[in-house]
Amino acid sequence: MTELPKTFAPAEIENRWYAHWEQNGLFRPERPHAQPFTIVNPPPNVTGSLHIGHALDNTLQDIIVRYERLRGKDALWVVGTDHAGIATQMVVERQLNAQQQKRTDFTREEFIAKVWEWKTESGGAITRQLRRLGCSMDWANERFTMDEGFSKAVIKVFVELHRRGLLYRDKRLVNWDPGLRTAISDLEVETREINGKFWHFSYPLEDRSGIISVATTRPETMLADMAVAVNPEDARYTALIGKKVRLPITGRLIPIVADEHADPELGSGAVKITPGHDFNDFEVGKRAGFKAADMLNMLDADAKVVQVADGLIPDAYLGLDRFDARKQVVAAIEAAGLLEKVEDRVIQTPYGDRSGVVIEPWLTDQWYVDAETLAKPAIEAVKSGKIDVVPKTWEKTYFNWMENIQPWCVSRQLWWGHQIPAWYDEDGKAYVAEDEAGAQALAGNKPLVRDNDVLDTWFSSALWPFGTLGWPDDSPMVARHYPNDLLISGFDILFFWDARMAMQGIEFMGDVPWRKLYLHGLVRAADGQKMSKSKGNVVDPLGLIDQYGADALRFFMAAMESQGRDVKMDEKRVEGYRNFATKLWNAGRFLQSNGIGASSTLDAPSAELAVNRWIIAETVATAQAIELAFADLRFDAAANAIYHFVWDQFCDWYLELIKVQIDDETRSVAGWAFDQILVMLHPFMPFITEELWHAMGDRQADLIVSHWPQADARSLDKAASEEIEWLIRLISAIRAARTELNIPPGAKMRAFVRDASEGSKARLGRQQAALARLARIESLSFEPVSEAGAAQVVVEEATFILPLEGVIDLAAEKARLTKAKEAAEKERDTLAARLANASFVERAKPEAVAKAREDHAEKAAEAERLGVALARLG
RNA sequence: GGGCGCGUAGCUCAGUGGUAGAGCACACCCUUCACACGGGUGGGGUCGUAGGUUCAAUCCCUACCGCGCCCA
Repeated sequence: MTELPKTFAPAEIENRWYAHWEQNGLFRPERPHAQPFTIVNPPPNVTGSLHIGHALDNTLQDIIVRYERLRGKDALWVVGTDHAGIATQMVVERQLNAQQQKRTDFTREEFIAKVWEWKTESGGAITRQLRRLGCSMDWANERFTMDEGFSKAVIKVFVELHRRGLLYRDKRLVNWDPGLRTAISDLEVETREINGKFWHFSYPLEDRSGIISVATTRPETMLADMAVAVNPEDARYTALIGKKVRLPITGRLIPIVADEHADPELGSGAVKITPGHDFNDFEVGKRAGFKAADMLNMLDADAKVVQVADGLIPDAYLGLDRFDARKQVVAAIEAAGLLEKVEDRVIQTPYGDRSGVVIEPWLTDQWYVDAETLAKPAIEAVKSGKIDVVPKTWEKTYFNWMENIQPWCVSRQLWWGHQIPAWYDEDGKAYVAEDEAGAQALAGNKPLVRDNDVLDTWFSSALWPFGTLGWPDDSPMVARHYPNDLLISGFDILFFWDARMAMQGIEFMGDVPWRKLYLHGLVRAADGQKMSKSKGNVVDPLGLIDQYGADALRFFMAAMESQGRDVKMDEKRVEGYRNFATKLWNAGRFLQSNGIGASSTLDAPSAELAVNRWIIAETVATAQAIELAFADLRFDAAANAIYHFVWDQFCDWYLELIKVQIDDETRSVAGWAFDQILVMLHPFMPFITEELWHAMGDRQADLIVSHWPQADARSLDKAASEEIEWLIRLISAIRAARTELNIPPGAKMRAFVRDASEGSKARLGRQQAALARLARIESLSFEPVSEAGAAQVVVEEATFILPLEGVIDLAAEKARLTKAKEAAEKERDTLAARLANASFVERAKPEAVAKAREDHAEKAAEAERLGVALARLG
């Protein structure tokens, strides 16, 4: 045993134990014959640093992994980082900018070399931070989505999907981010409501017979208008269908077409159609007979105006930014007397979630994944229960998204990422193969050029549950650890990541990626707001670790995690769990100072004393409560079970009760119970428990790889438990009476017991010392004594008379007894009323009726005894 | 417009078809030989509102009010 300092100081032991575990391979001990348990970590962005959301997500995973490891499983927690295409490229570009350089000053190869250099030097700060949290990941097999092996999986999946017809090249509108100059997926677009305008223009008819009125929120796009649509049911316009409009500014002649998309209720009922720059208009345009290739495109990659195919945009507009072009167009229309009115309007506007700029629907050639086909079995997997979604409420959201899924644009116009394995000949025909030689073989001797684009980062992270295990190579890891047992992720990446893993996993592995999917909420600021840098309300988990210790932060996360609800940050509560750690620490010190140390047995020692039999039973009950909670992924219930056992049972009662008699039996039981506490608490608070584990004695193994308590029903002893529970009630009742009567805490008192049963007398005989110490009862007697001027404590059948030699405040004692009597009477009467109700007795469950009768008798007797005590007081 | 969640003690949150719990905060007492990051005792809630089902509703159903999120 090593002597412990008085206050628990987390910082030093955290570093020491983490290094010890990692260096000794204890995160992944060799257990070839054990049942595997596998969980993969959502790979954090390699440019990222640990935020409070990571702290929650990884704490929950670590709790489960440590629990399963303690239960003897071959627990594997796969860890790695994500190359985060855009984010990483931006970091390196910013560095170049600082040196007055830019990406395009270099060749692609040179630039990528610089990114790798950055990654080696500064990437993955988060992996060090995860260690500070205590995460027991398999660092020996850390992965990175751009590593050779993983990249091989990515390329293979691309080629295979293409071969299976599930991935294709298409010219259609994409969400173009002009800030980042790349396409992004639907999910990366955030719709915001902004205050905009609704401009009403008059478009002159070609035959000069009049005008048709159209309204738009994006007037600049009129430079690429290709039609005006009216609803076929709209009688106002029937005669105009088929006529032509002469567009202002460009003078383009465009048809008036009938299309359901035109809403007669909106504006004039006629709507301008710009197929190259609006998703709805694209569909209308196709129905009107325009081919995608013929649709006019008036913007470049920076969203500046460029000349369209028919060359009709006046030179003055070319090169203008889209918002400047808007002003110019409106001014020109107004000058021409064609501006009817301008209304204020709230407009749903798409923004890039990363760049924050307005997204431009843009007509380009991109690679798309046929998500609809891949989604079908992924939907079925949840419906059939092959994937168990916890909490269940998320299933509906999952189905709703998966059933309405759109083709997934996976091309990104970046340099950093998995370059698309497609090569083009001079005619633009694509050849998809795993390498250039393969493509060349397909193309014959035509000269080929590789696609410049890279794949969406989520395309690769979707392969995480098997790509990390060595797939596509024939790896024993894949067979052993796929499907994973569990995935824990925030609900915010349900579509981005979880759903795509489900799709790719089923497509390529023929089975679901994980049997269970647990979705947790967000960590919010104390005021309930979302944390964000701009609001300045971000709480740094590392700061909390510095202040309270990783164990306290982890326990907070677990205790607050109740099936997917958001966690509101409450620093006082973190502090409370730091206090809990100190409480445990001091319990350890107490045991040490009484010669109590590490248990020599896994099973509970044999014991005669009721207090020892009781704590053994309570220990077993706690282990069972935690197991049940974990089976349902109720982190809060598990955390609370161990918290209350340690503080309320073990420290407040057991340690106090044994102080009267620390014999060999008690030493061995106390040492055993404390060991079980350390094991059960270890998943939540790994550092302090490991430290105490070793401080309590020499161990054959570290706590991290020790054994979860065996719940042994033979340990349960009803009589012993009832005796201690009765003793606790008795001591509490005497203490309450003493406080209410203002008896000095230190004052010792005699007690005379009236009406005690033989059982109670026997218990009192055994527990006299405890009573003396915890209730300050210096002597017990069963002789009659006058109740006048005495306090009376009624516990079940017995009344404890505490003579006060005239110092008693009679009025206070009367008030105290009256209050207790009235409380008992109130309950008695409520129960009597219920029992008097014939329909209750007839229709309620027999157990409920029996319980009511029992409680009624008990309350009636209690009220009776209190009444008698009150009368005796005089 | 569609979907989901939430509204329980001053605050943050559990919970159950049979008259409500925790942590913190609060009040009073205690320098008791593990711990003041502690110990003891106590006050505090018509469980959002209105109906309904039931012998019995905080819990189930309906509507409404308020708050939040997601999708269109």
